[in-house]
Parts: sequence; structure tokens; C-alpha cells
Amino acid sequence: MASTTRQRILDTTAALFVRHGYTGTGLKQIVAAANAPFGSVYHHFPGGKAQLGEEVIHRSGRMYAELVTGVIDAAPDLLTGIEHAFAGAAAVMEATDYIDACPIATVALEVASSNEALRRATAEVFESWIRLIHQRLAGAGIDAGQARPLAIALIQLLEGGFMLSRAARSTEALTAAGRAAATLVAAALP
Amino acid sequence: MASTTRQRILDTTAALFVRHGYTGTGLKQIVAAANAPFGSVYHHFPGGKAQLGEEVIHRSGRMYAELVTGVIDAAPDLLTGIEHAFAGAAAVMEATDYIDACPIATVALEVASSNEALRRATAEVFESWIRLIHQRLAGAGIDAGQARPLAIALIQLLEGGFMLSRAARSTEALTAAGRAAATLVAAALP
DNA sequence: GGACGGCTGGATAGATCATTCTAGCGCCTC
DNA sequence: GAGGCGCTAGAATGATCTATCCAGCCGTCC
Repeated sequence: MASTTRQRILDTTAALFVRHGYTGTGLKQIVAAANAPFGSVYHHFPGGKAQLGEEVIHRSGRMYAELVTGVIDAAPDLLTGIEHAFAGAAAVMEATDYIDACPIATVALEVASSNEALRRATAEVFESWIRLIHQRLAGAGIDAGQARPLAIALIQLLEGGFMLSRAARSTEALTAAGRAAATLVAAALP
Repeated sequence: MASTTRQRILDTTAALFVRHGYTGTGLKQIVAAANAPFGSVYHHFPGGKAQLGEEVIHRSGRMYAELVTGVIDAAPDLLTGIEHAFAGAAAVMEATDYIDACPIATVALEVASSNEALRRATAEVFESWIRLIHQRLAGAGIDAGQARPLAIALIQLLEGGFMLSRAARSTEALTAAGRAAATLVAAALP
């Protein structure tokens, strides 16, 4: 029972969403990759692909938040923590052949104008990320008025960095994003 | 002959790509929206959906570059030009019910790991944008070593701003992106 | 005027999509 | 040991997808 069928479906779907997005990922493809029976999808997710997608978005959002905040909190100070996060993202991208980027970005853009439930799910994930970064910025002494827009900008740099890095198959964009992020944080620090 | 069938197909496909992405847009959907005969798609684009997609990416990339550089160059100085670009993007988003964002971002993420030809097309568009912004930064006196990574960061802020704005259906993210962009440019200016 | 070719209009094929349904396996409880 | 139920397994369905193919329209050029 190391992994239940349900968990395997969730994990596999998350991985396929990163590569091919929501509409580009088929249910048959999911069960084949997860070594799961087809019927189990509709047993565990009666709402079908939409419900599965929603759970994957929330789950991936939570897991990625833990990963990034873990990196930031492990650093001696906030600025180096931010730098580590971007450097780590670049390293993972290179190591995974420019596949393992943001787990929900592709889906977020795809569903923003076509699926209200999924759009809301991605919005909730982004908002939770903003809050987590905001906390850390405020904790480092950045004043309230600046902290939230700065948190948003940092996430945007990361997302944009993933986008350009994947397209160009190069870490240059993420390196540039990390540099810009460090500049912004350093300027806001008291 | 105000618009040829071929142009109408290209325009309509571009609009649908923004909303639903590459895999989410069907050929039948395109010809229906473009009021074009089905056979014309394969007459004008013998390579099928892939060729059509590639042309749309390059075409949209060129048009959007003209739009943004037009806004920047019309401003009295670079810094206000950048600010106008972000403010304009936010205004367009709000006016179009959070649909008209970056014309190639959705497709770029979708095809990055699944369609090499299209991935390369998006990479070429991003690279051309980087060069256009780079020129203007260098022209304003920002030194060569800083100008390129800064150009990349600005594009990333815009792309990330679009992503978060569309998801949240709010201009907050684009406003924050514009503020961060202005901070970065101001810090780099001599 | 007749022929040719670019373009249109749509039927058709073959694959794949999400979804539903039915049957049966295996474990847990009484 | 018997009954019930969570879960598995896959067939069947109808819609939709890309792509091919062919017949006909219409302007242009011989």
C-alpha cells in the first residue's frame, strides 16, 4: 500500500499537466501512465476530468508552495533564500530537460477563459502563494504597503522565467529572473 | 477583398489561441468563427494545424511587438514608456474581460514539451522581443551587461502579470508588475 | 469562347475524446 | 462461511478531432 490507486492517478495527472496541459492530457493517457484501471478514475473522481483537474491543481499548488517556502526558510536570510529559490528552479529545469517547471502555470492560462471552476482553483493557488511570500517579506521588515505587490512581482518573475526558459531550453531567463528578484528585494529591505 | 480568407483564418486562429490555447482550439471551431470553408484551411496551410499554428505564432509575435514598442517609443522617455506599456496591458485586460493577454504565452507553455517546431517558434518570438527591449534599454544608457537580463526580466513581469491577472480576474497583478518594472529600470538607469 | 487553376464547399474516414455501464474480484465484517 | 461493498477491469457509446478527397465555382488567360 505504498501508493494507492487514487494517489497514483493524482501524481501522474500532475506530471502530465506540467508537460501537456489540461486539454492536452487525456484520461486514457493518465490511466496508462499511472498503471491504473480506467474505471477507477470515475470511481475516485465522480466529477470526471474536471474534478480530477481541480484536485490536482490544489494538490500541486500545495506541494510546490511547501517546496519553495522550504528552500526560502532554510536560508540564513530572506535575500539569499530568494536567490536559492530561483537558482534551484533553474537547476531543476536543466536536470529535467526543461520539463519540471511550475505545476499549474500551463493549466492556469489554458482554463482562464474557458472553465470557471478550474480558473478559480488556479486563482486560489496563486493567492495562497502570494500570501506565503508576503508573510516572509513582512517578517523581514518590509512595510505592509510594499510587501504584497513585491510578493506578486516575485511570483511573476518566477512564472515568466519558467515560460521563457522552457521555450528557449536555457536557464538564462531564470538566472535573469533571479537577479531581478534579488534587486527588488534588496531595494525594499529596510 | 477587405480581408482574404487566409487572413481571416489567421486572425481568428490567433484570437482563439489566446482564449483556448493550441490543443484547445479545433479546426472546425476556427473555420466556423472565421466564416471560412473547411477545405481552405488545407489549401492555404498544407501542413495542417501545425503549419497554421506556426504562422499564427510568428504573426502574433510580430504584431504584439509592434504594439508594445509603439507604446514605449511614443512616451517622452523610457521609464514612462515602460509604465505606459504595463498600464495599457492592464487596461486592455479589463476592457476585454480578462481575455486579451499575451497572444503566445498559453501556446508557449502548452507546446514547450510536446511539439518541437512550435516550441522553437515561440522561442524565436520571445528572443525577438528581448532584442527589441534590449535595444531601447541600451539606447537609454543602460550598460550592455545589465541591459539584456533586464529586458528579460521586464518581459517576465509582463507575462507573469498576464497569468496572475487572468487567473484572478483582477488588474492588481499587472499593476504590481508595472511598479516592479519601473523600479528595476529606474535602478539601472545611469 | 473554351480551358485552366486557384479556391471553395462539404462529405468522409479513422482516430481519439470523455463518459457511462455492467460484471466481477477480493477483503472485511458479521 | 456468507453477505456486502470498495474497487477494478474493460466494453460500448456518441461526440469531436485532424486529415484526405473530390466535385464544382469563377476569374483569368490563351
